[in-house]
Amino acid sequence: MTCVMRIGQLARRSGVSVRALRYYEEQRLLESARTPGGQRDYPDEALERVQLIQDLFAAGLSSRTVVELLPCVSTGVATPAMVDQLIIERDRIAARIQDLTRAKTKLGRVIENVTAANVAQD
Amino acid sequence: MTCVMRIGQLARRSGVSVRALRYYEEQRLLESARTPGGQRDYPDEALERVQLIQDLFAAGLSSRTVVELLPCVSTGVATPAMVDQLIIERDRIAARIQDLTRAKTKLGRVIENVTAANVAQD
DNA sequence: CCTAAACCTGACGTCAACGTGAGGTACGTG
DNA sequence: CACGTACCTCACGTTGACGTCAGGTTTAGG
Repeated sequence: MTCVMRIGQLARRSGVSVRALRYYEEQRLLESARTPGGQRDYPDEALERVQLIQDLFAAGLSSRTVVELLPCVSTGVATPAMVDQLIIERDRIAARIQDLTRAKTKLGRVIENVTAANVAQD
Repeated sequence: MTCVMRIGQLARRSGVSVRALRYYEEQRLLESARTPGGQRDYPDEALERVQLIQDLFAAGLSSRTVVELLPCVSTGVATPAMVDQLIIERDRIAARIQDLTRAKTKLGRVIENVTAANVAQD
């Protein structure tokens, strides 16, 4: 058979594990054709999709949310409910950024404090 | 006994669960005095400390890391290793902010796309 | 003294995103 | 056709920050 891309290749190219790719399929985030022997065969576009999934995971979305939003993210077509969900998630991310920024500032001040103290000791 | 603050009060004031406070103690993040009857009694400063712990958790630090860094965060005194750790964590947070910002931008574009499509449909 | 509410210590359950074998099959190169 | 590597499907294990139930004790108030 002429395989476009098998799971090992996709894993190496995308930087995620083989297990993760099978998990994505289990969660209906990613489809695959199969060779007559039953091995997964991915089109080239799969790479892009995996990277998108990774981005959304990195943003803190759950696989359940991702599976709901992936269609409209790829196709650009969305129901009002999907749009609402998109906005909710974007706002959640924004709030999270606020939290992290605050924490970073706090840590920064602590760092200034202790380094100042150390310098004073010298 | 004259109790300063029992666990339920601290929980309500800080917004974390009673279970969480006991967990913090188990992880050595938070100490408590005990009444003769064995019930936890917290000083007023505990509230501040719990909020600090929450901030650090929210920033993605593990309890192990927090327990290592809490002393210098409260006292302002740190070994060089602790300073390194602080910097590592701050940079990790900064990187995470970058990720989230990227993801937020992506979602924002998707939202623009789909709303534009819906408007076009009208 | 009696009671209801708050508290105590175990100790097992949860959830997500995989990790990690076990045991067997497919692929492609010599 | 042999063989080494990549792949397959279960299915149980992992980690962190708690949730939750069980069974018993302490406390504050009337």
